[in-house]
Amino acid sequence: MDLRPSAALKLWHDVMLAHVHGDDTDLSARQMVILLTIYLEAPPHTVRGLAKKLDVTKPVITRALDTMGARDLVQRRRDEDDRRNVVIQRTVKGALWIEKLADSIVERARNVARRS
Amino acid sequence: MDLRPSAALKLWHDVMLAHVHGDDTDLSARQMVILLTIYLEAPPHTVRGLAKKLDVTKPVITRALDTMGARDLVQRRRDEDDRRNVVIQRTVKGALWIEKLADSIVERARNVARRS
DNA sequence: GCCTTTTATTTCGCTTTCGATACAATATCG
DNA sequence: CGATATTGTATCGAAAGCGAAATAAAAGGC
Repeated sequence: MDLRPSAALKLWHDVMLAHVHGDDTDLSARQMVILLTIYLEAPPHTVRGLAKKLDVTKPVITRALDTMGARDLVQRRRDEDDRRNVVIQRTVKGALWIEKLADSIVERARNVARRS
Repeated sequence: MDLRPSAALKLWHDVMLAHVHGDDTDLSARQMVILLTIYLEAPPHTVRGLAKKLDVTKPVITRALDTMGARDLVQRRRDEDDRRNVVIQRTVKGALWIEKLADSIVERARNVARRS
């Protein structure tokens, strides 16, 4: 992908602005990264695994799952093989949210000068 | 710009992850949009103007300026022509922050499949 | 010179998040 | 079984952000 710095900033600005406008309540940077990780990388996802991958403490993950779980963007499930683990799963609503974000980025990228 | 949805999401994830890792304290979505607006669009910028452009209340702008001002990312100045106005100005540190963000996006965009 | 309008900030009570630590539940090792 | 390790959550006080309304300062209308 070829992207000049000024185009990158405009893209970032436009998508962020749409994000702030759009959602009922917008997700924090951490929450967004967690959600994206869950939807982009292969399962299974655990609290510990996410904490390590994002280099944050476990309570941060727990809190984010509380918030996003309340909004039905992710789902918790006990791992029956090792009941200490909690497996984080996708939801229909979460998939839609992600899809909407992707569309938003793609659409705004189209309005950005190419190579130029 | 040509960008598939999956590439867009990966780009977003990677940049956000770097953002969360990198900064001492990361900026909220609103703060980031405000900062980008100040640095992308032509001055002068006022509290009222930013509030209208981003469709938020004025206290939101004031608070964001407090926070970012404390981190020396933006600067306030009284408008001497109309002393009710506050003009928001760029700082060296803010410019560096923006530049770093741009580089981060550009670099990660390079690692994303093109057109595919 | 008042009265009204406009601009930015302050204040209020509330909610959310933070890091750090403590804790409860489960698994593992001997 | 009993000690230890691991996993996720709960709790704590502190900090930050929110919307709504009140306030202070400055400008403009008449």
